Amino acid sequence: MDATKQEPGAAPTTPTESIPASNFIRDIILDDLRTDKCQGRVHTRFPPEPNGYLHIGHAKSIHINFGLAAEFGGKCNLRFDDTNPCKEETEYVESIIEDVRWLGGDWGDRLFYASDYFDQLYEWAVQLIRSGDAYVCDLSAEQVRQQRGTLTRPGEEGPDRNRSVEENLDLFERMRAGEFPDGSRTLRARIDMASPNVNMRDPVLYRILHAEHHRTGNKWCIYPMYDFAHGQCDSIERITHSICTLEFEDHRPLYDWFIEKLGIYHPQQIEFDRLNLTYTLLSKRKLLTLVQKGYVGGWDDPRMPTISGIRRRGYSPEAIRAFCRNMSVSKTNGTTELSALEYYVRNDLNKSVPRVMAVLRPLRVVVDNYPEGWMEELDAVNNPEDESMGTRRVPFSRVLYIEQDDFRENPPKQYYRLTVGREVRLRYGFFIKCVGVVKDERTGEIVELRCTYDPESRGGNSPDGRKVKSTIHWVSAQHAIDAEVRLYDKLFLKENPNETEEGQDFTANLNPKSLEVLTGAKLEPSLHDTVPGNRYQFERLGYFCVDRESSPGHLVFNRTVELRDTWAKIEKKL
RNA sequence: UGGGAGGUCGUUCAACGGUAGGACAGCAGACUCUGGAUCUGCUUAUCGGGGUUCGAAUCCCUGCCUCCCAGCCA
Repeated sequence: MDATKQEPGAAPTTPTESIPASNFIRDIILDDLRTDKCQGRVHTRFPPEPNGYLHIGHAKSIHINFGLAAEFGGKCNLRFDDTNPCKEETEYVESIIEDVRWLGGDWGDRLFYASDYFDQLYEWAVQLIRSGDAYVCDLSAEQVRQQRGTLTRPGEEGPDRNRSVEENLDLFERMRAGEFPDGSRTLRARIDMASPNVNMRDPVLYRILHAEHHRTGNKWCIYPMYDFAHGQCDSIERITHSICTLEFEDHRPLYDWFIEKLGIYHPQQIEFDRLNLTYTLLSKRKLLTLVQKGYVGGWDDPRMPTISGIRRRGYSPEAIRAFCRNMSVSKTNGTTELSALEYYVRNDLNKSVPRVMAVLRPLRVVVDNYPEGWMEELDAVNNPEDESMGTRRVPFSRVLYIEQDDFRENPPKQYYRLTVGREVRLRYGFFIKCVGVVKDERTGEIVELRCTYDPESRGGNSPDGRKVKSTIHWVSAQHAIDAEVRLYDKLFLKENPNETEEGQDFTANLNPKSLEVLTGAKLEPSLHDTVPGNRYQFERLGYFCVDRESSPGHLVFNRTVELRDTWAKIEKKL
């Protein structure tokens, strides 16, 4: 599916991505440029691990890395940090490539993998052994943990720490040759077991893993740890600014130690705060759980905060970029309100997407004084925000559908939609007045409204200047097309989904009503040939997009986000 | 109780020794053929305590609070 494809009638989105927001990373780069620290170069990278799908939090990182490079005429690489063959898959590589591209990331021909550098990394490990800065350790994982000490107690030096260079070289070579089982030995850096920074207590550099790697196959049975790979990969790629999240702050001394011991190019690491959103989980592990346990339909379920999920939900890349740009970046650990994200989608879609009339929960209306068998076409504006999007014709006839919610038999005072005896406007149509209600004799349920229309009000205004209290949307029953509409709500009921009672996990906070499927929606006929990915505003309801499961015989729409609903607010207070 | 990083409106980001400002949210109003959009106005903040200074959110000291780190994960 190509989510960006729009039918000819739908205008392309026009991003107004103006002034880049100032932030501390940008300031650092500006400063480095001014002092000529990097010979005028700005070279960043986006380094995902292909062990899951990208989410909105990654969009922030993508925006920072690709955005800064673009702004300063630099480059940004896409590099997969694929140092753990047990968790990584090509499915994830492919989805990540698609998502970064969709968000506008341009890596040119610089698509790299940490695994591209395995030979070099191995050589560097040997170099550290030779200089006495690394050793093969025979301790088990459990023993290493014991010996590492705690946050408040220093670690102890292990028995293999002072092995000869020759023995280390021999052992490491045999590790590589596959002579030892998984977990039996590791290569460790020889730094300081008493360091207050736990990361410096002789961290593991290589572990034995007889596992097939998605790219290198069975070439290796030892794999570098992320910490031994990441900084050097950045160095190899001559990255000027290695931008990463806060939790790597106290790994920086380790990376610097490697760079210095190896005597190689030194990128500058800068840490920023990762994105947190209310009512949203942004942890790959937990998102995986939602997928694997079937709480959602998959990684691209429109309720998921994944890039593929929100794309399918109908978000535009422009909206996501605007969100990232305006939320800026800092080192403060906080949680952004979901409403901020929603604001930027509405803001973008309002200007870029055509309007259309759709009735989600139809209520039949018969216009008594409209001649039977008649039909006429009325002009409707495609987007009042953008005249260039033109107009279309919508058919009107004697039997219509309106929204059930747009009629009340016993309305509250502030309700000014249709009610018996009241006149309202049908958008781009006529004034109609409700003159009667038809109910199901058994259930008492309202099944039909009898109305009259004012032929003089064609197009939506009465020549006598008469005013109506409201305008409602409608479709002609005879011309309407059926559709399935999926209404999405927050996936979690709590602002912080991780806040649970004793003994429960985040799944206890799942919103049982996060998805409501409406099968009887009625759409205006102009939607007949729409295709997956197209976005619309259903007038007065919200933004919707055609789902990838939609077909010409069975249209399926996803609700991206509701319109701001002042009435809902009023009603809540009643 | 080791180390690292942070604390500015409800939320988020500015202010870089000189009038604490924007955005989101909220409230009130105007306008409107979407109770949409748009426009106006309003409310609300420098973690506490000491200093330095003509002047401190900003510099110093001190206390408090929050987050991250003890994977052969990244």
